[in-house]
Amino acid sequence: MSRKAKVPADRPSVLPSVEVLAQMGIFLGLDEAALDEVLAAARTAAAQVGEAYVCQGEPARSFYLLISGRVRLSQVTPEGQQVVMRFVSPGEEFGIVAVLGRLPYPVTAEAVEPALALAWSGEVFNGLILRHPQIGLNGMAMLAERVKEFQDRLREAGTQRVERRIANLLLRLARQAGREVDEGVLIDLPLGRQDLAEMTGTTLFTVSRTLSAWEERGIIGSARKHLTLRQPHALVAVAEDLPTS
Amino acid sequence: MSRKAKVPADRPSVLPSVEVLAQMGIFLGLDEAALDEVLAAARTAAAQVGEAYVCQGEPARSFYLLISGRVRLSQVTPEGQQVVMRFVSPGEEFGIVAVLGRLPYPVTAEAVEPALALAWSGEVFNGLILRHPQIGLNGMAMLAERVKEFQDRLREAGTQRVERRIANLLLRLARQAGREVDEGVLIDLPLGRQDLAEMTGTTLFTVSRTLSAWEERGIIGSARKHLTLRQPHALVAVAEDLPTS
DNA sequence: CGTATTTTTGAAGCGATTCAATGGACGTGG
DNA sequence: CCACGTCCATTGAATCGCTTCAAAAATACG
Repeated sequence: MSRKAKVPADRPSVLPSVEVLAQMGIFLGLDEAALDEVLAAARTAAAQVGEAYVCQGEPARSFYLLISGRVRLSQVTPEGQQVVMRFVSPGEEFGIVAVLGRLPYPVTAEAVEPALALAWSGEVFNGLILRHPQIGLNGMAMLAERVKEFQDRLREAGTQRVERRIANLLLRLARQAGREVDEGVLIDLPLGRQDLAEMTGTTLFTVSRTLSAWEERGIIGSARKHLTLRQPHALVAVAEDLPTS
Repeated sequence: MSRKAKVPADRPSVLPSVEVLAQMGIFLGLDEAALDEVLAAARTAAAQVGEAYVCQGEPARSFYLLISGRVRLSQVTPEGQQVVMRFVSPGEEFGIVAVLGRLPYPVTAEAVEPALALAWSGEVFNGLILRHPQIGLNGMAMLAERVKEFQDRLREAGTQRVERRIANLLLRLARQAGREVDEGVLIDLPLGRQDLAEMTGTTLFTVSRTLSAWEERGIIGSARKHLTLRQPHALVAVAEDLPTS
């Protein structure tokens, strides 16, 4: 944690250290020798804003672990509608599909902030798992977590009204990418109305109306492409459908 | 495959053989010694219709692999609404949460047909994965597949009208539990209108109206708690929003 | 300062829900 | 075997939440 003092925060070193790698959920519990092997097998991949790591429909070749920046995973429907699946934060992986054969990527992964990732080819990562079973165990845990999250979102999508879904989304995003500032919790993502709509399965019009109403009540602060939760508890009240005090 | 000749089809043997185990997705590629070890560590668990293997909210102790029968996984919302997540068919697992510490089960797993499952405690299964990395690899593959399925459903829920969602659901169920009969493809699950509603995030009224319309057009056959797809291609047309011929 | 992008607001229309009431299937006991 | 009760499915009518489309306002950027 104190090691990186010399490295400018906004320009990450090209090759992350073993120490950094050891923090990542998927490599927890590995000894130094194993981490060295993992790191040696990796290549780094940088991406500018708007650049895509992987594109929906392409054969899945590589598995990625995000080191810094932010990546947005989205799908386009056959009809051309876009759906945002999730945002990837540092320490999280994407492109897991690569480990299970030559399937196409189901999503497009696009950097929304300058990003740096480690990448392994599917075959190589396969070998790493077989040689270091702990990785497989960690991977299952991460994926199980992800399944649970999607289950929750699916339940929300089926049972809750738009307003509650948006409230839940904001709370989830705050948990994932929230930063404390003096007015409240800033969601540290470039986040447009359209993005929120595509994550809750509604239209940007409805999102706009809802956020406007909340801003009027002082629950959130809204700048272009950035949101601040001023009264998270009020948002929780909406999310849980409690009577508005 | 030919080994079980002496066992009545409707009363599965109490301890499944190694041959059966070797077919299950999560144990693919294991040698006989490993399978023996896996089997020795397992206990069997039978359940009557309506009986629950695990209950939502209970601490996750065991991991299950269904051998025969059918199990329904559902969640209840804090408000008491029920949501059906999926049906488990023989060869599929559930309760994966047990491998990642003492979290509560996120779902309730209830037998809808007399069921038999193998069960391992979380710790034991953990050990099996560490000793046989292939299990971890297979597990990641299964979970990645599941994530993909939930992603697809989430996309559907957000972008498609009810009619299309129901069509997609029926096609998915047919793929998972379909049985060819002379009138078409029978979905071999005890499936009420309420179940369909809870899987598509709509009401049983809307489901009923939709199915009635389809039955009138000869697309499906509908008996109490059981459905037959008579013209699967017509359902595909609905699911893909093609002009009705 | 002008243009492009994002956000807001208004009004009309529709799809789906809600509630109530009826209709039909199944199993059980007389 | 028929009559009954229960559970499940259907149907109709009223209502509402959200979408849709149009247009204006606000904000960023060159």
